[in-house]
Amino acid sequence: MALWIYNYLTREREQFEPLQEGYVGMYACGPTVYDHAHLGHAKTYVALDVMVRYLRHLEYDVRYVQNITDVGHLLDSGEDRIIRKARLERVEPMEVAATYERSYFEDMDALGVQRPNIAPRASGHIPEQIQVVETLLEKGYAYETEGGDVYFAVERVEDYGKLSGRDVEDLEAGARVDVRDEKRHPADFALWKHADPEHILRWPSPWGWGYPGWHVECTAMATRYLGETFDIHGGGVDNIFPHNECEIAQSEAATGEPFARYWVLTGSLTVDDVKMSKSLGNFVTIKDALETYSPEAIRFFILSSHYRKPVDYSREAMLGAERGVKRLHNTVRSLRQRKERAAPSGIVDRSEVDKLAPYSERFLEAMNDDFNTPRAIAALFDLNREVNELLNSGKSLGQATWKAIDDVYRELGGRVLGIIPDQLTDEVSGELVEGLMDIILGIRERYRRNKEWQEADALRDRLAKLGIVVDDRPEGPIWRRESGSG
RNA sequence: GGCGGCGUAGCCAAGUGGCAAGGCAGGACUCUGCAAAAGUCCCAUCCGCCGGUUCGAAUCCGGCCGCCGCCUCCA
Repeated sequence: MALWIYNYLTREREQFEPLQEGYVGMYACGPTVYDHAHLGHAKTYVALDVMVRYLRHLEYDVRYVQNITDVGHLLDSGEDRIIRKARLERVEPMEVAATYERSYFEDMDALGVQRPNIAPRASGHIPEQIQVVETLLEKGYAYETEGGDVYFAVERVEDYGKLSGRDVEDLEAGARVDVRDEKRHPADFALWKHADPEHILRWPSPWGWGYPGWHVECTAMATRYLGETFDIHGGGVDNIFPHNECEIAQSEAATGEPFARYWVLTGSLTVDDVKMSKSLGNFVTIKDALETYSPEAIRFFILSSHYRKPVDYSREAMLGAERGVKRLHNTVRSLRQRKERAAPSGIVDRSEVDKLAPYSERFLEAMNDDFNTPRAIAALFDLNREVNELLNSGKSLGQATWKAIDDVYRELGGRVLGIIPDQLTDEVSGELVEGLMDIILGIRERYRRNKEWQEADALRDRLAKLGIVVDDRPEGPIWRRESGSG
């Protein structure tokens, strides 16, 4: 089974073959850290996270690089986003960047998004960026203006627009042209911007004091950590133009080599069918979402649609996700409890475990088909039904057999999709709670044996008020903590 | 205006030539003191609309309608 990836560069599904056997270099455009991340960011980074996780499942050694933009990302007004925020909050620009970078990683950690191997900051790679600009000037792909700005000359590149399917001539017609600047072509983009002394975020360069343009950082950092040509470049589609296009143009012009080989772009998150974005104000921060929904539900919601498609955020959809993921968790919880209570046998009952193999295969087939997580999740649910039947069948299997089944969940639902934690929340209650619950349920069992239903039910109701749900199973009562709104 | 994409049940969502996956919600039943969990069954003769190609189309072609993204703020 081979992995196939839809490559935006060729607009075709292609069999994935890394540059170097067994090794994958992957880059993703990270956030500009001037505010808290919202669910739109979550969609992109959860989707990319699952790709990385799956590549690792396939035993590729993945180096995942995701930049942190802390300088150079300009507003329409020409003002740097970070600096603007710093001015509004009366703090150092780097304080803004540090604050929101921390916030970003807190959110990603909470969502189970694995950290990139390297998360380089733009401000920490100014010399590398200057080097790229110098190379481009030397090779004649860029020009310096009298004001001390350096621009990339789009017309010098034959295939400019190849990723987004854009034509330089069309751009001229529709471009929002800034009349004041000294660009030779409206689509030319800044590599280096001059900055006056009152500009608080600036560095010396061969062209005087200034700061790098937004796009250069990705070229500088991607090539530095992954090489001139690397395997996969990911990001949100909304950055396909101009950002990704500019990255390709300047990178390939500077190195003379192809840049990223496979481009994977994620569809946007929408609210009422309109893209969630800072500028529209229709965003929900990840922190806010986590107040209401579990991290697994948020991941489930994102992964239940294919990464290239847009996803519409709604309370209804989120509740559906919450319930769906809970269904998987319920089975896993029962499975693990059964494992704990089973006879410690080291022999795996192959006939039982082999029955589940087709579901794993379907899961992997789906993932191999351009990371088709919705289909993978469907396979997981079919597996779930099979496992529930087994749990209900009353068959007494040895510990090793239950463990083998649990391992399937841990690998596919846990390690690959990140929607099944290694420890469910109520599995980490600690000895004290475990002990107290044993006592309480023991008392309740005595009431039940004596058919004192009112007493038994009252106890169950009081526990429910504390968020503890008790299920009376034929093999004895089990309990779980119910959190969130699901 | 240019480029790209989408429209599948009440909701979410796979499927891209052979008689519509999966989840949520809903209904019936089984188990059960009750509840919960779980299981079984039911829940789109139909895939925006209209034509065409084909033995056969949600899937291909043409037209139409509606919606969205990008076109230098955006993951």
